[in-house]
Amino acid sequence: MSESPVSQEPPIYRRIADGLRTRILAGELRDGDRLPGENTLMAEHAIARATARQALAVLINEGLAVPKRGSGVYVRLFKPIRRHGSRRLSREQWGQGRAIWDADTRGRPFTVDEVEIVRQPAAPDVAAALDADEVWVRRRRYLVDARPVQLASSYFPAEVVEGSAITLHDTGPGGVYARLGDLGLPPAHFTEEVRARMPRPPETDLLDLPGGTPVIEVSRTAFTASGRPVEVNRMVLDSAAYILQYDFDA
Amino acid sequence: MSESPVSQEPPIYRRIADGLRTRILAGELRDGDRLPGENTLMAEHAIARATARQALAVLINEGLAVPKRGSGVYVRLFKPIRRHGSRRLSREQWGQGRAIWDADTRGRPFTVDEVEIVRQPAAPDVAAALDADEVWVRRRRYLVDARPVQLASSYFPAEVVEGSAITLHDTGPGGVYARLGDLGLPPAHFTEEVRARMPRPPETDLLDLPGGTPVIEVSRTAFTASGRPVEVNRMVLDSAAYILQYDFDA
DNA sequence: AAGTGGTCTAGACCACTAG
DNA sequence: TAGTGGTCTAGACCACTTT
Repeated sequence: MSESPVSQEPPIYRRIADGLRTRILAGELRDGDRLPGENTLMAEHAIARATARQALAVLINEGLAVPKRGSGVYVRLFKPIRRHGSRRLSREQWGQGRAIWDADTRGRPFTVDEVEIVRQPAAPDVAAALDADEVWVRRRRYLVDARPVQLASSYFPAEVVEGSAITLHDTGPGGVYARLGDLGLPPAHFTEEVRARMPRPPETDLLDLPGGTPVIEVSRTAFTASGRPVEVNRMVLDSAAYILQYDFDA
Repeated sequence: MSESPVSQEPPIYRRIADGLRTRILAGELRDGDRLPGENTLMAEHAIARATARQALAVLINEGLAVPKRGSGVYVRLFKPIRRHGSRRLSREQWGQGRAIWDADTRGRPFTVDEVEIVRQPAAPDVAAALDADEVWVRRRRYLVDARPVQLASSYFPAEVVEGSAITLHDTGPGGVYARLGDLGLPPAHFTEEVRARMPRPPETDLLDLPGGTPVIEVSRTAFTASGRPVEVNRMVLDSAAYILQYDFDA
């Protein structure tokens, strides 16, 4: 080619990506619509395959498009669940035998799998947070509409919960928080730490995340009224599936 | 080459990325350390340039590495600010003439730039949230240690704040919330919506984000004691710079 | 001047999906 | 079977950083 590069404008792949992004954000291309593929872009812009791929990669990494092998690249959907940070953990929820999760999905079908319950030595940070060397861990994965949306690991001081239903698959009405209440240690205060980052391989697989999808990491510690930590819950959420809501007063 | 592909194992670029990731997460390669570059990987693994690039791109998109042109690819740093969702907005903060931001940075130097204050028609979602057609908007960018970490746009019902210091660059002691108090509309309740996504071009530039860095979107609405919405604040945070903390009771 | 990452070309073979 | 995206090779020129 040897076209004068002018070099002050963005590279070809960026200009192509910009054009497609504009059409997506303007609503001209909608959820689930098919984008022009590699071959189309090569022909339309007279570019090499790698350059066309690079343009599509921009949109994929922005989470605006999803590639489907053998089929095409498609505009991506975003239909989040609203997760209420405070309301969902009110005493009324678990005090009346309802699972916390019900507060989020409001009727939408959800399932839990990959349940694993083990007793093990606590990792340093968990040990520090719970002031315990041994912990019971409850690991699970949540799916809504058959789609995985969250990984969660709950840690409990082993000596405290040993022998309770917290170490069983079926924790009974109200779940683990109701059981902590039975033990005389009802959670009264929570603190949640929230951060976002890109997923790493095990998470990408377990949550079935396409490129360009960050995860939200929520680490929650539950305290009794006297300030004793009784649970640490580490969650990894598909960011495309969630909006977190927090309410508080001045 | 024509090596038997075996095809059941991951592609070359993935294996290389996996190896480097393991070394990073194990602490063998530390914050700021230089990774083997394209040329090194080409030589070590006898691969083409594009394949080496692809391997490094994996780590960059995971936010574990940052490329510096002309120099190399480096392991990435993560030194977040802890942002207290509730404490920072307590009445004591702005009631005593302190800027809210002080609650976050705790002495670390911060600056504000790109300040823009305009009156304009409200976008549909803001109009709905504030029940107002015209709004005053305060846009700004926050920098900590000379690094941009947050973009923020605050919206106020125009008729309410017209003529107050909220429409000026210097809002006076206690900031805009104290001024709302002066107007007889002190914020009493807040609701924050949090989500994460990959940044789009204007944000990438303004926050100077390297690849693989999601943003956290926080949309906060402030209400008076009587439930009247008086402010909508939309923030975009560099996810590598922040941990959000929320405290609440059962 | 040498080395680095950024962009791009022109091919190739593969696995997968769809009509 | 034809078309799609996924992986890979073997080159090239550029702008930038470092020495």
